[in-house]
Amino acid sequence: MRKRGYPLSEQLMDALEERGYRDTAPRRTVARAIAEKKRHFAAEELREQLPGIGRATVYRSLKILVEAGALCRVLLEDGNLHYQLSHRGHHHHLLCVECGASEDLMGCDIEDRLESVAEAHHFQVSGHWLEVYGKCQTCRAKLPTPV
Amino acid sequence: MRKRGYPLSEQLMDALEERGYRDTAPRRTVARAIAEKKRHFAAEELREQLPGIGRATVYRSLKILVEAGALCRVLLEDGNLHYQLSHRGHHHHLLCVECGASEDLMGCDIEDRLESVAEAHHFQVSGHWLEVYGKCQTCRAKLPTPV
DNA sequence: TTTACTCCAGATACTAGGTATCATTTACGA
DNA sequence: TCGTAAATGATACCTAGTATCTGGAGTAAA
Repeated sequence: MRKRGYPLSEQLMDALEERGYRDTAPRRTVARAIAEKKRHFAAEELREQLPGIGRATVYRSLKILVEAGALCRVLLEDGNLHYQLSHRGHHHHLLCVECGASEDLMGCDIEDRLESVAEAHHFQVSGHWLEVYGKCQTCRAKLPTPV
Repeated sequence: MRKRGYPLSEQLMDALEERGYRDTAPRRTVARAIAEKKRHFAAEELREQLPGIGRATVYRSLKILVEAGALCRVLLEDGNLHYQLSHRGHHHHLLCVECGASEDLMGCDIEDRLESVAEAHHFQVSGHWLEVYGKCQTCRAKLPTPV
């Protein structure tokens, strides 16, 4: 969980150090850039922002941050994969197709429903991927649905 | 819906013609190759199988077949995107992580649950993406879960 | 504090999955 | 059968990675 009054980029570095990764200057730079992101972003977008950092390093950092649970991957409606700061643990996203905002969907009970539906197919569920697309409260107000 | 006793590749071509696409030799070749697929496949896999067809044509054909609803895209657990013959209409997949088999999950009531969960977040749902991973009946029998 | 070792960085090349452009060819309706 | 719009294949380019390698930096032990 994120702590207040403690730089987000430091928390990202902590997550890496917990997993035995070293504290290096390029990783701090990447962590700082990610910490400033207000919403999900593409890998290439991040890389363009950090011309001083090697391409491989940016991608490697993204990968280990995802593994450490500090970032999560988000599948956009158009099939593109983005990254986003993550709460630890399993969750899903509500993605606004208008403004790109995303909300986390924690502790939903979709899992239980999946289990029972899958069981009817004699399937033993081990995981799932769910993204939900729609309009957030703000965009609903701004762009009323046409009749 | 697929018809019995009528070549699957013809049904793919029909789906395209319904949408105003022309009946061309390269498309028939692609359709025939797809029709023979027993399960989901990668784009590049299909292309390798069709050395006589231009790369762009293969990808273009995949794209319009997805748009026509004759193919659907499947997100594997490792993040790779595959293609698979599709029933028309909205559905999800149960993907076996052992053997790669997939079953369609039609008419599930996940939608309703999503609606209500999203409504609690003042979110208006317009779509979603769901893939379920696990073990199919056959693989459960072959590889009993270790204690 | 020097050494040794391992991890990490950046460069580069390669793979996968696409899209954009464009000249040429083909399908098909009038 | 002819004109046109659409499709093709070649090519170049883009995004998103991964693999490999050399040199450099972090770290722990001597």
